[in-house]
Amino acid sequence: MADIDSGSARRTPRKRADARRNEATLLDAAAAAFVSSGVDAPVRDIAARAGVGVGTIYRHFPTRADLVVAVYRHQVEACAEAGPTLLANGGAPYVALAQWIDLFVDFLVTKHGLAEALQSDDATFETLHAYFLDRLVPVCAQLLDAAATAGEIRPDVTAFEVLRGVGNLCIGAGDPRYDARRLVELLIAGLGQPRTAGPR
Amino acid sequence: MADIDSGSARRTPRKRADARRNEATLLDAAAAAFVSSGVDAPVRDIAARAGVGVGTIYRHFPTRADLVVAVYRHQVEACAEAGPTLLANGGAPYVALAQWIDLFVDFLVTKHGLAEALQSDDATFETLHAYFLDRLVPVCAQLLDAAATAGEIRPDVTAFEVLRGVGNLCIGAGDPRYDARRLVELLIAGLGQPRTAGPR
DNA sequence: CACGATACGGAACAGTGTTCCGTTTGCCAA
DNA sequence: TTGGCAAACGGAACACTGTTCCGTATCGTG
Repeated sequence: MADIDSGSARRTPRKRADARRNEATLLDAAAAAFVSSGVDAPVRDIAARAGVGVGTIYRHFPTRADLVVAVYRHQVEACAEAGPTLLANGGAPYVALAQWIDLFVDFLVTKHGLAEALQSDDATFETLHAYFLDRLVPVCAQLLDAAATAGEIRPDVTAFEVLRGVGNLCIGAGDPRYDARRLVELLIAGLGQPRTAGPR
Repeated sequence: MADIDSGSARRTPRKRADARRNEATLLDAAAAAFVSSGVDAPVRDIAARAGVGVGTIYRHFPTRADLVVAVYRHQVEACAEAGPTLLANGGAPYVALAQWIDLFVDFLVTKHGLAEALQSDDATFETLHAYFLDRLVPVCAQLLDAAATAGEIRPDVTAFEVLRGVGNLCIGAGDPRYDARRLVELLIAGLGQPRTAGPR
C-alpha cells in the first residue's frame, strides 16, 4: 500500500509550479472575498482578485462548494478535534457540549453567509453540507451521548438535529437585533429538560 | 379633501377588466407554482402557468416579494388574528404562546422555501421580511408579555428574536431527518427556564 | 533547446430576476 | 356604433449569476 502510494506519488510527484502557485493564490483570494462579500462572492470576483481566469478556479475546485470547503477545512477540523478534548477535560459532559456548541457558533457567525449556504437546498452546496455533516456529526453525537448517559439531557435528540438546528439559528447573525448565540443557548437549555416542556 | 378623494376614486374606480382578471389568474398560478416548486419558482414559469407575459407579472407585483406576500397574505392575517384569540381562551399564557408558535410553524413548514426566503439577506425579499415582521411581531410580543408577566417564561426575550429563531428553525423542514417542530419545542421549552441554563 | 503534456484565459452557454417599449385591447365619449 | 386614447400586454433584451470548453501559452524534461 505504502509502496503503491509512494510509487504513484513519485510518478506524478507534484503539479506544475504555476498550478501550485495558483491554487494557493486562489485560496487566499477566496478567503478574502468571503470575508468582504460572504461565501456567495461571485466566482468572477474571486478570479479577478487572484488575477486568474475563471477556468482556473474550476480546474482546481470542481464546484464552488469545493472551494468553500478548502478555505474552511482547517477551522472545521479544529472544531471537530476540540470535541473529544473538551470532553476529556473532566468537567460535566453537558458543559463540554455547551462549550463545543459555542465553538461551532463562533465559527459560523463569523463567516458571513456560511450558515445560509449550509442549509441551502441548492444542489451546488451539497458537497459543503456533506463535508460538515461527515466531520461534525460524529463529534456531536459523542458529546450528546456522554451528556445523555450522565442524565444531563434528554436522550432522544440526534446529533444531526442539533447541528442543523444550531446552524439554522446562526443564519442572519450579523443583524444587530438578532442574537444567534442567545437563541442557541435557549435551545441547548431546552435540551436539558428531560421532562415535559413548559413551566412549573 | 373627501371630495377630491371620492372624486378621484370615482374617476378611476376600477382597473380595466382584463387587468383585474389577470391579477387573479396570476395569484392562482403563483400559488400553484409555489406548491410544486417552492416560493423560488421562476418568474417565467409562473407567467407561463397564467398564460401571460412576464411583463404582466411585474406590472401587478413590482417585485417577487410582493407576489409572495399577496399569495400568503390571508394566511398571515389569520395567524396574526389567532394570537389574541388564543390568549383570550383563558388558559395559561404560556400555553397560548406555544399554540400560537405551533400555528406559525405549521404555516412555514408547509410552504416550501418560504422560511428560507424570509431569512434571506437578498434585498429582493426585504418587502416579504418586513411584512411578516410588521404583522406578527406585535402579536408575538403580546403573547410573550403575558407569559412573562405570569412568570412562566424569562422576561428578557424579544418577539423579534423568537420569531426569527423559529423561522430559522423551520428552514429545511421537509428533510425527513430533520424535525423542525421538535426543535422549536425545545427552543420554547428553553424559554420556560427563568434561571441559569444547564441541568441541576 | 525543442517538444509534449499541463495549465491557463476568457468567450460562450444556460439560467436567474428585471426593464423596456412596440403592439394590442378595453372603455368611454361623441 | 364607432373613433380614439389611455391602460395593459407580451416578450425581447439586459444584467448578473455559475459552469463548460477549447485555442493558446507555459512549464519541465529529454
